[in-house]
Amino acid sequence: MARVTQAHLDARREDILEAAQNLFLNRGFNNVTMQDIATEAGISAGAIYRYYPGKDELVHAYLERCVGGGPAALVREIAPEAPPLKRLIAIASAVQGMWLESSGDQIISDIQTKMAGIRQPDDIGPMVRDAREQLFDALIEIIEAGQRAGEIDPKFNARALAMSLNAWVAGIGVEALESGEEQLEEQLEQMFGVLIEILNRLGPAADGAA
Amino acid sequence: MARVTQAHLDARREDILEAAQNLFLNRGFNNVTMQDIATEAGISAGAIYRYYPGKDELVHAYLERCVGGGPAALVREIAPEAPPLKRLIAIASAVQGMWLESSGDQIISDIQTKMAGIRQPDDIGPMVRDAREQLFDALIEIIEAGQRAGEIDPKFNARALAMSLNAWVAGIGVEALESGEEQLEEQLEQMFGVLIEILNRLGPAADGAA
Amino acid sequence: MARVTQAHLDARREDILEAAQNLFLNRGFNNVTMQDIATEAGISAGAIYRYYPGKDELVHAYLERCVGGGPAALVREIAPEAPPLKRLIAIASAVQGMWLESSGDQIISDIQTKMAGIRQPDDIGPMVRDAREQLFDALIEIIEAGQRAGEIDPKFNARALAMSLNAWVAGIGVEALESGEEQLEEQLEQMFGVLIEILNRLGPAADGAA
Amino acid sequence: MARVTQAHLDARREDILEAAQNLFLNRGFNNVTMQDIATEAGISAGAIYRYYPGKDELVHAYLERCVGGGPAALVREIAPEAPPLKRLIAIASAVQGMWLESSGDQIISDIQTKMAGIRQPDDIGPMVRDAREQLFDALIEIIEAGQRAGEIDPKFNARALAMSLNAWVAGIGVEALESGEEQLEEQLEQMFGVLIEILNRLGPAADGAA
DNA sequence: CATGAATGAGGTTTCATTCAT
DNA sequence: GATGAATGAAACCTCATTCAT
Repeated sequence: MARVTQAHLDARREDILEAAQNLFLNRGFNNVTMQDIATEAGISAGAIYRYYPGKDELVHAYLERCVGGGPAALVREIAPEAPPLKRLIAIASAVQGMWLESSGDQIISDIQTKMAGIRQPDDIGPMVRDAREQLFDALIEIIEAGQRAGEIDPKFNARALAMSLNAWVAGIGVEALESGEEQLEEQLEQMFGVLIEILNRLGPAADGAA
Repeated sequence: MARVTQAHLDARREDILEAAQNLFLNRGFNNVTMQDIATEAGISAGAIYRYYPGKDELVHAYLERCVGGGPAALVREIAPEAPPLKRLIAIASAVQGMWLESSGDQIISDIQTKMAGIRQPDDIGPMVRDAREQLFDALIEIIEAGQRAGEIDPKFNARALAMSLNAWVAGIGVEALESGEEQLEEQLEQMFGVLIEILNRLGPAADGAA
Repeated sequence: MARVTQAHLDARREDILEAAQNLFLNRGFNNVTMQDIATEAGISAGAIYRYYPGKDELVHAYLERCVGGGPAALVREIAPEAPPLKRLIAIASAVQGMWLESSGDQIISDIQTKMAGIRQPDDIGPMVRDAREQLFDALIEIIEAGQRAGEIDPKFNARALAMSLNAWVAGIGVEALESGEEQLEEQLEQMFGVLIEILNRLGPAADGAA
Repeated sequence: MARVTQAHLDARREDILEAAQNLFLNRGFNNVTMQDIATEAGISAGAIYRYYPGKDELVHAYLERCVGGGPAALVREIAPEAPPLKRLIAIASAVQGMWLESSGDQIISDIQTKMAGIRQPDDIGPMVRDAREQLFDALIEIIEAGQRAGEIDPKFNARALAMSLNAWVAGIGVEALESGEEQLEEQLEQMFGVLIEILNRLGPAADGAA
């Protein structure tokens, strides 16, 4: 099987990572053996080691992929011309759509990544934190634009609001998963509904008038 | 019950669980050996098996404990006489305080419990879901009281709002942990600040006037 | 099997090392598996790890033992009151006797130790070299006494002579083994015979007269 | 012999063996992989199997080469016209020179060969023993000539003396290596110095006069 | 009852060898 | 003929669990 094109090799590497991904998503890193991954990828266990030096690196590659592509890019892409508040709402809807499409897989990979970044001396931590900062920056930009446009109360600390909204969205994902996959759509609908309703209440005069 | 009192046996059982808890919190279930737990509890590895049939059951007992005691009870206890919105705010503050006190341990156990309840054929799932339902019921009660009192816009679906707020709080916990334990207090402060600010905007007419 | 006396544990540790020794001697480190050792010692493979952290350490312990006890001590013990030349001859005979008694095992362990000390970044190297230095010192002492007593030509560099004699003895061991174990005795006899004959020719004036 | 000349094939076979040799010398048989050899030889791992049926055979070919060419030939070539004792001394010097030139590699290959011949059911044993016999014969011839010429005491068993001297030289090699490569030259110098000095004392009247 | 030494299944990884390209 | 990806049989090692003491 020699003299295979680089494309084929890349595809194989990708196959392995995808096989690992499928298993990691459903069983967690520790409950997946190299043999499991090999079987899922349709190769022998030893073959994996041509593509990844060891299990750690495979896990790392998986986490890297989860972080990579990154939500920051997504945030910037969604409705870039719409008014700030509309953009935030559009982003929330986009996240909801993605989660639904992947049947919750993305939610799990997201939380796995977060857990890997917590209390671990791994080098995954910095990567996660970096992606988070970029995401925050993108959100802060929108929020500040909203504040300048009078759509969002300037009394909000933009960064705190960005973090809190991000936390909220993440929390919604986990919460929705908890009720089981059959109800995923309905639960997301309800919780994102509340979130969007509340986004509409971020304006300045809201409680100031009371 | 032979020569040793039942109380002693119970205490031992408790010691073991506590030892396991300490280790599970910091290293995850899979990176803790029975020997680790035994050493931490100050007994021999074999002795654990007199109190728990196996590791799985020990993990199960740990998760049970995380769920048990339950947030539902907490919700009912906090400021039961205050007006509904004030109660919600008091609950949020109480959670913030607890998390701070345990240096984030409670956040981790919470997310561990949630993960255990997701996509696992374990019998932990129903237990988690049951605790959640109780929590939701407690929250819904407060929210509906708030709606009756005119503090919360009746257009909100009480259950959806309860779920969403719960998700938000959980999300804040994870988010705060992600930035490292040194910044835990500051991050919690900021994100709970936003949450509370927004709780104050749940009243009717807020955007209805627009 | 708990609460076993320390003596029993030590004995077990010793059993394992001895089992390893038997196998190492006949097949070399690399051709002996942990399972082989376990079987030879009459235990399970996993049990070895209670006594030695890993294979490397077991090899190390074996080499340490080969070096330890040390030939230096032997040299000092043999015929300490005899005149120097007689002592050297007695030492040679003692070595011959030991080798014969162990059917050549000691020769093999000796050469294995030497090889382990050569071109290896191991920490066994220094240990071997240290033992060698002690041996040399002991031999030099005897040689110099011989020179003072007029038994050995003072033109010999004592250290060079010690090293050379040591090399000779080692070489004789390997050479004798090469012809097969059946002829070990005869070969040793012949080569040590020559060595002793030559020891008798170390005196001064030997060729100075020519 | 299809499209590639036999000479080319032979050259390739030689390349592989040489690559193996380099690696075997420095790391031992067991710590060299077929891939290592292939890389060192500049070919692919699979290609080796066109030239050697397997690793065992490659090791065997290496050992064969170490034995072959053989010291016996060397002994016959060195100063064939000189008087016997001078020849022995010249041979010793030649060996010393060779060892120095190869930075000790030859010493290692020599001892590797010897070890392979000991306690191994391999077919390398006979080969080694055969080479030894030839070497002994060559040495015995010189020694006996020396005895006839009155240079060497006739009381020596020629064969025993040959074996013993051979053992001595081999021992010197290993001993010199043990002190590290930086001191190789100095150590060889010293030990061979003693050996030559002693060769000069093999004459008849040596201790008979005493 | 507790102990902790032993077991043995199972995990990760290596590497000689094969064979489709 | 060469290539080098794949195989698969071990090898080393870990750890939940058992059971003689």
